[in-house]
Amino acid sequence: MGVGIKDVARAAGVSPATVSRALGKGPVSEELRALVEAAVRSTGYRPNLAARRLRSQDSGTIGLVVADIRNPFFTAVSRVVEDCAYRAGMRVILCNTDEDPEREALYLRLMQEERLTGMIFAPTRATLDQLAHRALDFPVVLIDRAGPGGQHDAVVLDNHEAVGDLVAHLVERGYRRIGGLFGNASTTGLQRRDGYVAAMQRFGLQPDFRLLAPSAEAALQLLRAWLADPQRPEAIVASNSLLLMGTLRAAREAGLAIPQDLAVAGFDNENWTELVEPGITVIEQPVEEIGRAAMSLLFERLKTPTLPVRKLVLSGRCVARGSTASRTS
Amino acid sequence: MGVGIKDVARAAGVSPATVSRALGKGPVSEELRALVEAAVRSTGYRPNLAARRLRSQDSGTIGLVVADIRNPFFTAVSRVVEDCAYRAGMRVILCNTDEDPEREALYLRLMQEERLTGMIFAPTRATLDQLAHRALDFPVVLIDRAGPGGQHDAVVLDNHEAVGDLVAHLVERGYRRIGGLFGNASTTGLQRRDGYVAAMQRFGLQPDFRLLAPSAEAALQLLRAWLADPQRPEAIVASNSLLLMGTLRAAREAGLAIPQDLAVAGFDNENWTELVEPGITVIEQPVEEIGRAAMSLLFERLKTPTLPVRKLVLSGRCVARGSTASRTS
DNA sequence: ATTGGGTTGGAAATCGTTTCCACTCCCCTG
DNA sequence: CAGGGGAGTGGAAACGATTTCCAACCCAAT
Repeated sequence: MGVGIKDVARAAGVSPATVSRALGKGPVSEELRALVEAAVRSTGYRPNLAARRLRSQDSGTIGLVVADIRNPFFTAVSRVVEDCAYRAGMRVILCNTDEDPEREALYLRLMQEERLTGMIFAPTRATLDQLAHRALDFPVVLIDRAGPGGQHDAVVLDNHEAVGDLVAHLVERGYRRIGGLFGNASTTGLQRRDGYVAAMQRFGLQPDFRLLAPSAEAALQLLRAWLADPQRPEAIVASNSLLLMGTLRAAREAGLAIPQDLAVAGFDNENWTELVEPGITVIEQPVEEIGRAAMSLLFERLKTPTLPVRKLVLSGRCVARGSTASRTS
Repeated sequence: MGVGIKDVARAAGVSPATVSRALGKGPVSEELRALVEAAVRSTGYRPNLAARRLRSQDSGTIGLVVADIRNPFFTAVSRVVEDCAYRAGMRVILCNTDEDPEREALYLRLMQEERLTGMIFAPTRATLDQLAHRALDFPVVLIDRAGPGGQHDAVVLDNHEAVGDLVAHLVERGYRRIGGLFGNASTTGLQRRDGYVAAMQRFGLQPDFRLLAPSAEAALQLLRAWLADPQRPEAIVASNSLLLMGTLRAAREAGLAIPQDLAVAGFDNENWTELVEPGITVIEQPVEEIGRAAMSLLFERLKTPTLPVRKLVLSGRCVARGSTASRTS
């Protein structure tokens, strides 16, 4: 029922091999190429990608495995990755792991079966640690999360610097008791925690932070107690947008005015951080550049597999808004 | 280099056919099945999906083609779709069309080459109109956008009712000059416009709306002029979240207090609509149900291709917040 | 006129599975 | 006891393209 390359060949009066070459980049005379193209149009032929992949041993597919596509950071990255991929004539398969190592393992197996051309991956800590032992037969580029060293190319934010900027910004504006909220599932949360501690110590201040599950609900719960404390922080730094939302809810619930009663700063320059009154001070990640860079690293490694491992560390941009206005009291 | 089914067969001392049956659901004795499984583990065999798809004539892949994954409505739907798909052992390919009919045509071709099992599609008006003429060889379920009649299953919001609820809500609270902002790229925008006009007339009020490109920037531009008009609306209904954001920016820019100077209501109950002060009144779409229903329709049609065309119309839920508080003056 | 290099087109092998078909057992029934 | 039927197994074809190999051809140079 399906029209195959043989039907096109018959219609054009040539051999299947010639059709293949005419459609691909093989050497074919100009007139034959035209003939074939006409035959393709008249028959309505569409190549069968499964067959092509099987024979050519190239899936032309890249895997994108992230925690949750609903996290705006990953949403934005995925968009860039897909654009790059389609422009290069490749397809993308997306997987959501929900920070669950078991699902990561499952999808890693699946990706092997797909015979991926390459993969872009934001792993949990657990999987990151054992990624070295696992033999994948395609190149992997890590995004957002990567340990020191490591065997794979990676594109990450300079978390140490970024959180340092945030702390410095707050100190400059007169805040001293600065609390931290960090996600415990990824290396990113831990790196930001480390950067926070280092920055606080640099300023001679006492670090005071909590590690917790990266969800707005968890942040809300935790802050209910924390903000009730008479020694509550004057400012909160939240390590991702979910924790940031939880923080705002908690502040509102406790009747605390921002920034008079509680200053707030976070990560990811989403639209709403500007729409809220007052606007929220955040570190903006260069999401588009992260996506593009990841694809570039991947393509370069595909072209030259022997390249040394590269780790790209990009800087965030501190967007100052009303939530961290100078302390008046 | 790659370990194939023949290697497993040799290791287990059986024929490739038996291995295939042992891994699939063919009839195999229990002992042989165990033998094969041991051989699979010892050889580290992973089936080649390309070969499997070619032979079995089933790609096990569903295509998800939407305007832009960064639109939170589509983000949420995609997450549900992927979960359903993976649970059913299928893969998902995602495409962003940016509301561009040419890209839609391109991806439709691509999807044909993939020999998709099925597709979930949010088309532009242009493509929707000519979708009937185009012969796809896989079932399609439309989401978010669908015309009257139509040849494909669909899951849509009851736009007429939803926008009617919004208008009624505003009228109840004393607003009379209610303006509308509707996207011009999709049938959804037009349906909401129609519902708006009908509702206004039902209340004996004069409709006053604008059709525009669905972007925050476009809304901001347009509202700059509109809000400067002495006859400016007392309330604005925005047909999607981008237009809603543009509206809020414009109101702030013009120094209009919400809701005293301008009431605002929109679509899609995103997190930030609650975080903003005052909260924004919106229609919440049952995104998860939409995704699940789309997949159900698709699976049922795959099982029974002769089913009559079904169109599921789901109701939204009006979430009232401060942006439409009762008019006092 | 013959040789040789460079194109061009066709036949056939190949990719890794699944599936069809034939065959063997073995049990059950008439 | 013979024959029918079902389950389990192996061999080989088939899926639809790409790619390799080789024959045929053209043209120029010896």
